[in-house]
Parts: sequence; structure tokens; C-alpha cells
Amino acid sequence: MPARFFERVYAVVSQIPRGTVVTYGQLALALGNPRAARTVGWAIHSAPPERNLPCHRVVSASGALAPDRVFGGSGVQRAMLEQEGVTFFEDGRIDLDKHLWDIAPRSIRHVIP
DNA sequence: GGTTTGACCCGTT
DNA sequence: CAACGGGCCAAAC
Repeated sequence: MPARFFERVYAVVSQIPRGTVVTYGQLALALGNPRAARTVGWAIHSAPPERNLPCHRVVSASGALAPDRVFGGSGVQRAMLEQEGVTFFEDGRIDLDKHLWDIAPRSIRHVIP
């Protein structure tokens, strides 16, 4: 029985290194469903807090962060990322060229379909 | 079972 | 450049 989709999302998210970020679409692609970016977003949104996943390291394809309400305040997610060394453009978007994580198939092979 | 819901993505306007 | 619309998929109801 293959792990449920959400579980596979969590498995990959848990391996995102400090100081790097991943996009929803990138995650979906890595899991074999290039068009499931939306579902990935929902999965992360409903991730159980006790798993301590670095969900602040998941961003949109344009480098934009999640709405403020998600992390309970304006600038919260950005502060966490900056603490890890992630840099931003003046318009508030992440510098993806610098910090986007290259998902190595080796590091997620256990969740690849 | 069908319907609804999302922290999306991309092309088009 | 910003806004809009359609497509997409998995879980919850």
C-alpha cells in the first residue's frame, strides 16, 4: 500500500535543508503529479504541528510567501526564513535563484511512486 | 457516490 | 506590470 499523498508531501518537506526553500509545484513534480501543486498547498496547510515540519520553507513559484494569517502575523514567515539566511528582494519576494532547493531524487526516493 | 475546498500555476488580457 | 480565468488533484463532508 503506497503512503497517502499527504504523508509523502510531509516526507519531502521534512528534508528541506536550512536556508533553502521549495515551491509547491516543485514538490508536486517530485511526487510524480506535476499538476497537483494545489493539493500540495492544502496538504501543508493541514499539516499536524507536532510533526515540526519546516513548512515555512515552502513558497509559491513566484517567490511569494503565504498570507500573513497562516503564520499568525505579518512578517512571521519572513523572519523565520531570514534567520536561516534566506534573502529577499525589495518587493518582499524570495530570491529563488539563490535559495531554491534542488530536490535530489536520492533524498526522496522512498516517496517517489 | 457527488460536491466542496484549497498556503497553486500558467497563459491570456 | 496587475488582474483574471480555467485547469488540476487529493481529502473532507
